[in-house]
Amino acid sequence: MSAPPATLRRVHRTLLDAFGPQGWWPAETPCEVIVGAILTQNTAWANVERAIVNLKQARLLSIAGLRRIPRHALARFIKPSGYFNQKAIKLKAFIAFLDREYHGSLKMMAREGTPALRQKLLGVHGIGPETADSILLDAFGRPVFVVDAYTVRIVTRHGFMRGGAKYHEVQEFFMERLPRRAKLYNEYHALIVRLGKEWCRPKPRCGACPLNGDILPNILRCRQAHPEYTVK
DNA sequence: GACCAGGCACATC
DNA sequence: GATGTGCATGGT
Repeated sequence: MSAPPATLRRVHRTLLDAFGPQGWWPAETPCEVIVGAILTQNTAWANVERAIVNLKQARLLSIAGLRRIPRHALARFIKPSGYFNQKAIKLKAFIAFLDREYHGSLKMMAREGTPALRQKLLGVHGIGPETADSILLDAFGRPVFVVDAYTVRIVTRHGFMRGGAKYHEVQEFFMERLPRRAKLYNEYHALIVRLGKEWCRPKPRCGACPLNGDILPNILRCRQAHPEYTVK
């Protein structure tokens, strides 16, 4: 694979200069991170926020709250985040897992080693690689690089990796070239998502689209060409 | 009205 | 192992 470590550091620096620190994960507790990670699957974050607000107002945004609320009722509260029936099942599956493996305690879960915890999370219905890694990184501070659809687009469209690269290959690509620091991985992933949100949306995309061609000069050129796409 | 969004499980070949 | 499909709301 092309792209030496310095290139990935340069991309990070450019994104940080362009967008500033992103302050992820937008949550107050590990429980809220986990709920958000499940609710945001293939869903715009703005819709997830509505669902989170609903849960908070009903005092359900806690392990105990999610445990006591029946699944059908839970689905109603998270409706704005889409796929609400599926996601209600997923949240319940996580609680059942937590109860089964860690006596319902996130603190006990936090004592588990990263590789073992990752394997266990992947065994939970509704938790795939990205959700598991988001939980590891953002709820438990583990140095695990989170890969999402934007990340794959960036590394393949810039020729860092071949098309069709798998999740773990993209993850290794970053982790082998960057220091194993949770803070860095957190900021890097958030910046990639920010870039994705702010990328030229109409198709065909213009040549300055920062997900096409060379990311570094194109970020600023795209913002100049399309100020209307700047995300608040 | 079409397309997209911070995926995942499941069926089928 | 690769590919296709269902899941569902809300913004553009």
